[in-house]
Amino acid sequence: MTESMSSKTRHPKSSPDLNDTVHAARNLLGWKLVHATPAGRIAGYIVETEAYPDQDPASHAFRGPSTRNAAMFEDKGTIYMYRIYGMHLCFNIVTGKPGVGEAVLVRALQPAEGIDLMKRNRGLDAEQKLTNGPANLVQALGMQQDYTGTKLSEAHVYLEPGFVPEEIIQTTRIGITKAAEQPWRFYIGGSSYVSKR
DNA sequence: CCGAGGATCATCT
DNA sequence: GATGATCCTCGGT
Repeated sequence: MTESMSSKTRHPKSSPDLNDTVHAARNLLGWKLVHATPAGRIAGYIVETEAYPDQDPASHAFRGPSTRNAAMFEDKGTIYMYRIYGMHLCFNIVTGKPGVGEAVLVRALQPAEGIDLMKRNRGLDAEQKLTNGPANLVQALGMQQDYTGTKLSEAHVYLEPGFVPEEIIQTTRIGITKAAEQPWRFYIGGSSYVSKR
């Protein structure tokens, strides 16, 4: 509670700039990701992201369009979700120009609304662990893989203005082997909801 | 606190 | 046939 309240500045715009992928990853911090479900709104402030820009060897789009990554080549604001390790889903927001193939991976949220629903979806009670990783947040919000290819809002998933972070940390990305030296991970300094330090 | 190992399967080579 | 934008548990320190 105190973590978001300590940053009182509201986002000036009604939607974030998604034109430049690396900048978008930074810009998305503090925005509220909302899933409007029949049971109610489930939402969290974005506290950690990673950019997967054009020509990035670590990007799913690096070797061109395929069945799996087709959504990455759609308009910015398109949802791209994929299954990893045969069991987890991750959520991306497509960025940049159509046909290029870029996206931002949302890695962690600070729970904001529908926390009881998150706990039910996760089968957990510890608020710290509800949304502290890319697959955990998908499960907490109850997002489905077939949201892939739809635009934000069409899948009842959308962004709302949140707060402007006081401190943004930029580091290398997590869990990848290719282009591991690129500093394309961003997270909010001091947040206790980040996946890893 | 930390590292190792396993779960589990669609996608790509 | 191998891999992977992960997560959880377990054992050691």
